[in-house]
Amino acid sequence: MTLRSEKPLDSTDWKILRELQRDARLSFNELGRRVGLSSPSTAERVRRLEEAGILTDYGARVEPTRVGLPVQAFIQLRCAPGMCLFKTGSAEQFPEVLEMYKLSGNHCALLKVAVSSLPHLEALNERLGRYGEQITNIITSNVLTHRIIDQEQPEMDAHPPTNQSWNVQ
Amino acid sequence: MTLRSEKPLDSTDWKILRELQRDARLSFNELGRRVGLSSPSTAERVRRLEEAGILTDYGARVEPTRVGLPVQAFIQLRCAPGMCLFKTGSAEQFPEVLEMYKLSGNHCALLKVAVSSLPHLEALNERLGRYGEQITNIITSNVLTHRIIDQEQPEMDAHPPTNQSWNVQ
DNA sequence: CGTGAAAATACTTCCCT
DNA sequence: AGGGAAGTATTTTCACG
Repeated sequence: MTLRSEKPLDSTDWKILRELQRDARLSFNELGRRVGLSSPSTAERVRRLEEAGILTDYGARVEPTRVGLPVQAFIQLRCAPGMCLFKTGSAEQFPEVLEMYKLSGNHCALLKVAVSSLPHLEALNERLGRYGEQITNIITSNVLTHRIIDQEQPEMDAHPPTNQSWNVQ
Repeated sequence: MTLRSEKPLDSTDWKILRELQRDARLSFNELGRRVGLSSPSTAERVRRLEEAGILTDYGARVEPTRVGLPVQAFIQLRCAPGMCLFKTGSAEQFPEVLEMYKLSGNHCALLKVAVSSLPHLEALNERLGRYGEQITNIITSNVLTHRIIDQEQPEMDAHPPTNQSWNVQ
């Protein structure tokens, strides 16, 4: 949170991030073995990554389908004037909403939701109706969820200086 | 994966799921203390939840902004005929893609991506261009990410049974 | 920053209820 | 299914390079 040294991550840090993204419950012992460090050093690295706000949290993932929420969908919301979901009702009133983003463009919000049935989805749509127009798309398959963030960026180098500030790499 | 007993979860199971979704690195000792169970019993419960496919994995979360990926966006893809991203190039060729879903409706895919800059996003758009038309929306704020799945469903009652076969459980 | 060693915790297995 | 106790492993602290 505070201003930090912002040291660039070395390859050991990246190994740690990789392993912990794949299995957050690894012991420091085992993690240290995998990255080539003793367990105290490993614990210290992890502590610093947390303090730097790079490792933000550790979460077990629950399969919605197995707990009675077999239908997942994205709902795009274009908020009605003066009734934006961000300002009026907070999304916490809707337990079906797992994620909520504010987006550029025509729609002010994108919601990811999990519900027990299509009727339940329809009911949710109706409850959301007062916040504005919606476009709902059901997820028909999760091709890729939670890809690991791995290594620093694909070359941001190669920026031939141009006079267009938005000009790409 | 196999056919299961499918016992409904009791309130202790839900407490465990809640705590582990919030902190996947909790020790069985501490977890047991929080849910009112000894550590062997707790470990056994967790093992069963994993075996039932309810707890699918444990992942550390990395803040993209802190590792040089300050721009996140959703890209809707309408695949060109015969060039669907699911069939031809697998999404793994694009390290920027963190999540990928197949959706009902006009667009065949929704991608969540993280990139180093707007030029980088533009470059990605161009590389994806051959797979079909795109609509890109930048995430301007993460209002809610990874809401915890908590308790069985919000009342699925109030659904008068109908004779429509698509009416889900 | 890293390590090794010792003390404090935590985990696992086994048996009993 | 859950609890207790014993043996093993892991975490944490600390002195030192």
